Amino acid sequence: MSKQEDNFSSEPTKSELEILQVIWQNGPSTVRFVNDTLNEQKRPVQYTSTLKLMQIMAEKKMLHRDESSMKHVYSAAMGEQPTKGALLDKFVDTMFNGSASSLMMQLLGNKKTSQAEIQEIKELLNKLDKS
Amino acid sequence: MSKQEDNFSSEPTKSELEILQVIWQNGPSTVRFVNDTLNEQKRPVQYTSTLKLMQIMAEKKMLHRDESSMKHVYSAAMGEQPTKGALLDKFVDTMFNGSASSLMMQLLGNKKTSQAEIQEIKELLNKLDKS
DNA sequence: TTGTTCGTACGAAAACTTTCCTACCTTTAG
DNA sequence: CTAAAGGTAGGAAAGTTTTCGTACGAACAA
Repeated sequence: MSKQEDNFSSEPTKSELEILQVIWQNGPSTVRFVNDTLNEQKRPVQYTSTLKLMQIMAEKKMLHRDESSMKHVYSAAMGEQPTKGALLDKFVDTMFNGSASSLMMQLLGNKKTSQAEIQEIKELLNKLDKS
Repeated sequence: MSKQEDNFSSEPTKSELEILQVIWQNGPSTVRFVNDTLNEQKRPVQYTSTLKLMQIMAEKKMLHRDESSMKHVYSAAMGEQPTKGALLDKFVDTMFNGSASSLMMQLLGNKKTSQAEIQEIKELLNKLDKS
């Protein structure tokens, strides 16, 4: 008995996130550009699918839309850092009971985390020490 | 034209993950126990909803089911560490372009990550050094 | 002018996930 | 024996997210 008809930000879905990433990376973009990028970098998507999604995102205020030209230009209404931060938070909460160090353990025990990455992380922490 | 009828593991959904967590934490469990735990620790859920979901998960081979007793006992077919690891991997890939250190940065810049957590992480890294 | 290309709008369908209703069986208290 | 309590099974409904078909206007080349 209650749909999600909210006007303002809940959380981006998987596909919405894909679109946000493109716009975060490349700045304000047309649907055509976003769609092309998705097809190159991610997976085949129909133009009208991307269009529809971006229209929905505009309704939800996730994106701003500049309609002054015929080719509408969409820009991100949500900052990249805050959004990713919030998603990371939620991820840590649900998956690692809110413990950042648990996440780290998992990350470090991970084959895919290279030595170089680990080194970089150490340096990060050292810099933090000095400030 | 193609449903998700796979027999074997795709990825756990949100709700499936909740159930897995309960079983990982408490070992093989009945539906009743899982449902009670969810209601205590998470949110109100109807018994038959939990039942249905666990049946589906058994079909998908995410859970094993022991039907020897009338009260079926379900156990996890997926290990906790590997599963969380895989999910973390995917998360890092899609959100931070595969860079674990980017994720760290985000994590450290986060209000919710306490000093104590940061300290713990440093110790973790130190231990790694010695091995 | 005319047809082709490229754009938006919008509704409906499809896919996926979650919830609930109903039926029916077994166990147990009285 | 009988009623109540507690199980499973399954299908249908509801909620969400994603995809697609169709219509139609604007730009542009021939």
